[in-house]
Amino acid sequence: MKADEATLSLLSKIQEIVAKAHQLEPLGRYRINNVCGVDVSYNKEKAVAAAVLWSCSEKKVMEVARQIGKPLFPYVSGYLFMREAPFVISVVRALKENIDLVLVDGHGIAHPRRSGLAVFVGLTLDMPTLGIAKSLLIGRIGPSKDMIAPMILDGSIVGVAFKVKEGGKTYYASPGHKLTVEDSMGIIQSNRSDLIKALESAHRSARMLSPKGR
DNA sequence: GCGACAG
DNA sequence: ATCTTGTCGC
Repeated sequence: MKADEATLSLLSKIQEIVAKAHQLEPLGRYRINNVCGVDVSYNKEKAVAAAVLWSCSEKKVMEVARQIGKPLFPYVSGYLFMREAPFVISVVRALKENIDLVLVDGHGIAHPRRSGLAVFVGLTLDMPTLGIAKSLLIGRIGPSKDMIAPMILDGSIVGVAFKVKEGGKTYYASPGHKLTVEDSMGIIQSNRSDLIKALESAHRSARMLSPKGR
């Protein structure tokens, strides 16, 4: 499965439109409790999506939803949304509990056209979304303090690079929709471990249906 | 032209 | 993402 240049050119235009349509309005909420982590795993012919509702106050998984589907588009850097958005959007809608924030495995506005997977998902679901990736796609990292550093793109701060533990893995978070960079910063400062727990839980749930499992 | 390149 | 054992480093 491969994507031709004409298709990618069209998708780029869609992303440019999406980038102008999404809203990075303030979350307007000081405390978030129900965060939804979403992840997608793959094997030969199918994709397994999992959404986990994690309660920051109770420190535990409240609900899990899983769906299996067939990938209809290949992975192309910069166009991840075309491959995963359908699964992510569908599995989040399957949850019944109330969701304060959706955590997407990938970037938000820290993207070449400021239109990463989290932006597309947030706009479609009309819910606050924060993209959290495990590697940098574009931009640079500014000076860090307290395991938090600004992600800089074209001279402006588009997100936050952070670690949960000293010497641990670096995560890159950027807003997708209905949340500002400042909101992201605040949420990470107070709930970073919960965010990662929600995503790791979703990751494990998605892999549970893979051939090797876990 | 060369290197980079979310999952 | 996924295929995979031992191994380098803190």
